[in-house]
Amino acid sequence: MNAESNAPSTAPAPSDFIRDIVAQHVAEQRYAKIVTRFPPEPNGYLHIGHAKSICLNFGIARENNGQCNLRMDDTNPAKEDVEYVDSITADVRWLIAGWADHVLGLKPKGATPAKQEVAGREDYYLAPVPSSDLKSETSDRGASAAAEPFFASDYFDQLYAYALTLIRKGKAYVDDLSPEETDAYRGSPDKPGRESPWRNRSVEENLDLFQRMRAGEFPNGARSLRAKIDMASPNIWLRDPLLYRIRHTPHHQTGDKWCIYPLYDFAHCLSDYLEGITHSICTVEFEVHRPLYDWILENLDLPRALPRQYEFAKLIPSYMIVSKRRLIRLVDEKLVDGWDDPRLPTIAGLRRRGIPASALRRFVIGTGVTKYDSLTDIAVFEHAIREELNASAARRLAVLKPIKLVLTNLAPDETIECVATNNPQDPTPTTRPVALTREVFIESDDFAEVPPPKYFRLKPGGEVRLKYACIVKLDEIVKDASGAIVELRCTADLTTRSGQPNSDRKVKGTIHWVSATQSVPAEVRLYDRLFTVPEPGATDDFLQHVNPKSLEVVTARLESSLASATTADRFQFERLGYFALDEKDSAPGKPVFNRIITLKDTWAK
RNA sequence: UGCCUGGUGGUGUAAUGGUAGCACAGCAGAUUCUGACUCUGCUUGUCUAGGUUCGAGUCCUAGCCGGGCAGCCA
Repeated sequence: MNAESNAPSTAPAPSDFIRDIVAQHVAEQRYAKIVTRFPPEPNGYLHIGHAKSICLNFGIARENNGQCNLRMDDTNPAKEDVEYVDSITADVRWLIAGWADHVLGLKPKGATPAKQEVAGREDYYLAPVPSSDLKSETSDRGASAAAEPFFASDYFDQLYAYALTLIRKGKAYVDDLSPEETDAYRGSPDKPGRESPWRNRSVEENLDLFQRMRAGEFPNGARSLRAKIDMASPNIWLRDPLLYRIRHTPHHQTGDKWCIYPLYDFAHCLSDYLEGITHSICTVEFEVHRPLYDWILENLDLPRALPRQYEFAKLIPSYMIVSKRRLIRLVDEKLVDGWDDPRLPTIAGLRRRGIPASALRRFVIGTGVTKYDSLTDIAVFEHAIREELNASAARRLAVLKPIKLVLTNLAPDETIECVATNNPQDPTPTTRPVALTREVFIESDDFAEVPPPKYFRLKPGGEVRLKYACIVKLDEIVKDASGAIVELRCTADLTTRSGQPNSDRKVKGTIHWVSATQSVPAEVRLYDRLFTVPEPGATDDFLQHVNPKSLEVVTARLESSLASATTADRFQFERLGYFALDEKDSAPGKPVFNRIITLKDTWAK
């Protein structure tokens, strides 16, 4: 079933302060096309917070027939790796697949900015191409063969030329101050900084020095290129910010071509410009950088329309850690099974957990876009997952912690074929056969020798319905010498089967079961929240709050039809929760299921 | 105590000078061959103080309380 078709038709089109701005620009016809971008640095895995940014940027592009470029913000080779380029690209494609992949802007493989004439002036421009226009006949996955993400490193030549322009205009200078001295000269938020003694070098000397920086004449940190703005500015980022630093480090995309690298503030605004970005959307910590973003663009006399930056507040879900530094600790200290551990809020982890992309999208879009620092209740996410899966997941019978139940009035080799509904939420539900035999397994939680009040399940002398089968009555509890329960002996009332005269007979409890002989064993991983407190990131000792019971592994018994499950399937194990095959550890004949999420349980209060 | 920015039920979000709405969570009930889903009902909110106005969550003033910013990280 197509997940998109399950979206309630009543869902209003998202609206927020950024979309309002875009809508106004569209009404004014300010831009020929709305172009946004998602610009991660390839130095780690994407997480649920990035998912919000992805959905915002791709969503705006999609709603306005525009485009959203995937761009690696790769200006710091020391921290980056192609491993992350690949994982980020895969994660983005997974998240937007079928929803916004037609607005995904990629570039023809190896493309770099080309000179163009704009408004009678020479300019560089790398026209963004939507992935739908990049399809090659050799690839049925769209652009994958012919195209790749944009990279800030694609623009290093052009960025260098822009830096030269700034120097020629007397707007940038080469500084000989060491990193420590630069820091001391900067002052503090409430005290102005001091001007560097090298601030007023001649254009010729700056040009010479900057070219020699590029040529590799100086060691790391010996010199830097700085914008000449205002050391007394109340905004720290306007106190002659660094534009280039020397780093004799090979780069994952450009190899050893460069030994100077632009910093974020210089590279980002110009990368946006070069791609024709109209709305550059980032998180609020960059708010204080916006004047610098504008300063660089405005001081270069660029001929085309300039991008503008807009900021929104990050998504922080409760019971989760989204700080990259802390995620690294969880992975490095082996508290989890790698970056795609199903308990992690990484996109790779959520995907491996079995969470549909549509549910992730529904959640992050549903939380809205504001500038307010909030903590979003994880229950909202859980609700979105259940809502998607309730509509689409096939129901199956599975017993997580089996206890044997013997139907004494059935013959040992007798099989009664029962009819089970695949999904009662379907307008015209389909069915499948399940086999009822003399020996079955039921959930150990569904039996209590000494039942608590209002216990609807199996108890001594009591009756329950085996779902899709019949009502059974508990006659005898068989124990071994140590007192452990070996089996429960029951009588089946076959007249209560579906289609039989007494099928309408009501009993309070209905429980799930599988045949002992016609079922398959499987490893099932029961995941729970990774942290025990709502805001594990609030304090430094977040590792104290790791939930020791975040993973329980059981050997379950599954109805035999589950033997042919694929990793694309999502199931509801009735009365238990939603499950999917683990894409990494499952093997043919040796299935491993992950619990995506439990069913809502108002009884387990 | 510099600059930027924000404050609406428990949580998140809407209302763009005119009935404070929606979702999640919670509670109560109905229904149920999933203690699910569904349905019904309920509880709970405009940071404070002044001002403008017929009318203020919204505009103005002052205050209070958050968040962000001092990497040659992004």
